[in-house]
Amino acid sequence: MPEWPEIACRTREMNARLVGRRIEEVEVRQPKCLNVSEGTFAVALRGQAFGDISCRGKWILAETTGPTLLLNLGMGGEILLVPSGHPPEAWKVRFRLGPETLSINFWWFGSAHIVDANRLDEHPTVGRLGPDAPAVSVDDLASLLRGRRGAIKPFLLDQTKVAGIGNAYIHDILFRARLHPLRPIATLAPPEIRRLHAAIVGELERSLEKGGAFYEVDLDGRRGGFTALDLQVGYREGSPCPVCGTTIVKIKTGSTSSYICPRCQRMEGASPTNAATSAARA
DNA sequence: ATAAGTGTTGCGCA
DNA sequence: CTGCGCAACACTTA
Repeated sequence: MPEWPEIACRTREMNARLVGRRIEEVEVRQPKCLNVSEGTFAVALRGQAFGDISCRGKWILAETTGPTLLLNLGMGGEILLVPSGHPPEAWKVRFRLGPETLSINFWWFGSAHIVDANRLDEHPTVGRLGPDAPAVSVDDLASLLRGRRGAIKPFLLDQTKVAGIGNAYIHDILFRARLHPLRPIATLAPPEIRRLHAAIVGELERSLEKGGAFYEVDLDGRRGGFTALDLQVGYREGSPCPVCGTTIVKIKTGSTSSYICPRCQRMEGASPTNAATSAARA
């Protein structure tokens, strides 16, 4: 689950090591992850050199002297820079850059697309991404939430609303904001939106500083430093809440699961802000 | 060992 | 249009 922190880390690493390097050979083992034919893909990139590399949400955007390469790792995978003589066994797309090879793998559903650099907005996914989560201000977040129906969790996971948050970081983001995942957006009071904003930025930046989540690896195959110990409720079913001691539970929230403290993240009732909101709504 | 569960995204449906 | 649930089918863990 590469989410914003991991993608931002990979982007930084790729920028430091790939810019200016020439793609000598393109190999594709899983053509369905492309948005063009295998031949078109290879011809477009072979002989080109990498330029600036950036990211939008969970997508990596690698400029080249030809088209821009768009990468999405789906539910997990690796982007490795390895000696060309010792390539990993598992890969979906790879680029030989002289003595080293950029070897890309993903479990499922990853993408390696190409698009004209000036036509990024026309890409069906990247062109529709919302603003990067860590760059959203409190006022931006309030605007994005205004008039929305539905619950807060599906909204935060919708990449066309806010880009970069996935189902791993969201547990602790909502816990730190003291919000239940199914809390209706329409009932959120300004202090709760401020808490949510601080939680989003704080959690994503904290992981970025540690090199991203431990279950993903950098270009050299080293794991990130953001570990299970950095999570307060995520994946801690049965453990006590670090704030109130209540047992953390795992609940179904639509098509995803959520780990929550049932006392700190109540739908309504407990906090004065929630009570005030409920009263105002009634 | 067989199977359930999993980080994402796109699509069909109401 | 918008929100929601499922399907895509690799790999780990029970």
